[in-house]
Amino acid sequence: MSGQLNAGEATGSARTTYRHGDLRGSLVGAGVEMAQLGGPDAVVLREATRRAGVSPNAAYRHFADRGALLRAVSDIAQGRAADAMEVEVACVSGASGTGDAATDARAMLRAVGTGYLAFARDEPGLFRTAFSVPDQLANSFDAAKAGAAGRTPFQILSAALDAWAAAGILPPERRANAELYAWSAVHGLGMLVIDGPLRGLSAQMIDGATARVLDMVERGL
Amino acid sequence: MSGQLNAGEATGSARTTYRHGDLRGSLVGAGVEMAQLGGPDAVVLREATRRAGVSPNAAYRHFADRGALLRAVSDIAQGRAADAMEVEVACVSGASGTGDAATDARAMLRAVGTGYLAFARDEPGLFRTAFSVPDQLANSFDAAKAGAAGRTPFQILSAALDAWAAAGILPPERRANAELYAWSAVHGLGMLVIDGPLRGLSAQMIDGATARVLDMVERGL
DNA sequence: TGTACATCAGTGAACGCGCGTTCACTGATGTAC
DNA sequence: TGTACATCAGTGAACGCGCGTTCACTGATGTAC
Repeated sequence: MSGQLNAGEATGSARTTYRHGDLRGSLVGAGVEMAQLGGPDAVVLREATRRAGVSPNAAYRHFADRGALLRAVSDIAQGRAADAMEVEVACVSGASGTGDAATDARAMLRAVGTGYLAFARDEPGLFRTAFSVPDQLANSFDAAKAGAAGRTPFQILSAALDAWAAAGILPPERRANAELYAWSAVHGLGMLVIDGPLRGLSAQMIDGATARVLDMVERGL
Repeated sequence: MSGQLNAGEATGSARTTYRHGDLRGSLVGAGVEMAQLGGPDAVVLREATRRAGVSPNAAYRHFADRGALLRAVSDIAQGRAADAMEVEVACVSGASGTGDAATDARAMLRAVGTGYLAFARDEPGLFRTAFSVPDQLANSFDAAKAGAAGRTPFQILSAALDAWAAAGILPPERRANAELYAWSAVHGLGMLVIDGPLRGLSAQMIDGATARVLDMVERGL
């Protein structure tokens, strides 16, 4: 246990051991903090080592380069997004439903979108780090991107759409890739609001826009 | 005329005159070229002066700081977006319509969205420079952001929605702020495709997704 | 028409900064015998 | 149980780079008289 004393330590305090314990974890943790404040560009390798109390080059024992660290941080950020979405989903499914599958399915999809946008607003830096870092759709199922409940954001959205299909409110021929269309709508609003021309919108305007975009998705899918 | 010989010159060739002629224009032009390749972060003030054949600090005669240059470049980028949208709009309105106002209005809105996404795909760097640089909705009407036809992207979208309202296919109570909802959908797809997890999507997948997102908007507005 | 002069667009040099990355190294760990 | 040793996570110093910005300046322009 003695060698693991500093495991998980992400604060700048001095180590007492030569080995760090969990440097990789500390670097990712520091990266997440930086991303929180400034988005993906703020994930600076040297600063991460500084916060971990380690020399700059020590990072290269754990990451091939800065990009590798950023990807790890992005995965964590996606997990946080998943957590935010699960919170909203739990709210509507906690009451074990209305008994009407269609109503429940609609509520769940709204919850997914609401959670996604809540995350964008509460954690704009992490939001951009999660979803503005180039990746591949095929990687959207990586366990590293999952939240505490074990699902990635994409999987949460997929499940909601499966519920739509099961409830018969999404015709089978429209089910394919429906994730992408619903995702586009909420993602666009999020980006415009946190990082684009809709920056200055008041909180209540954003609330209203969120509801209306979800209305549009609900009618249009 | 002799003093204006180098006006508009954006290539790196040496000036022969002491005065530049149109340094502001050259700096913005160089900024646009950089944005084209690397988005807003690639707009580097020093590099712009280098390309204009001028010392670094000369830029401060025309811009308060780097941010001011970036904003000017962003305005131009929005003008380019407007141009791309007008091209598509011209395609559908060129035939002077089908005679059915509703059909025409729908076609126009699709053209607006198609043009927006074509711009995202053809000029991803400019797209991000146009719409990922924090701004205010109120500035979306600035003439500096207009394309050759004199309309800004936001105004083009507004006009299409006005046509919907006039044709009676958009209930008055839904007209308010409808720009934001339609915009969100196409903007989200654009961002996901050029800069996010949908990066690797094939061209035909993107074509399909574009059409389906526009379907969704059309049904859902 | 000619000259003095204010204006201001550009120069040249420097500032402090922080980044990512590579080099040859050292010292703690845990395993094989 | 004790010791030699391979492993490899960290160190220390340095590299080359390019950025935004500020200083005191110089020299071309065009206007007022």
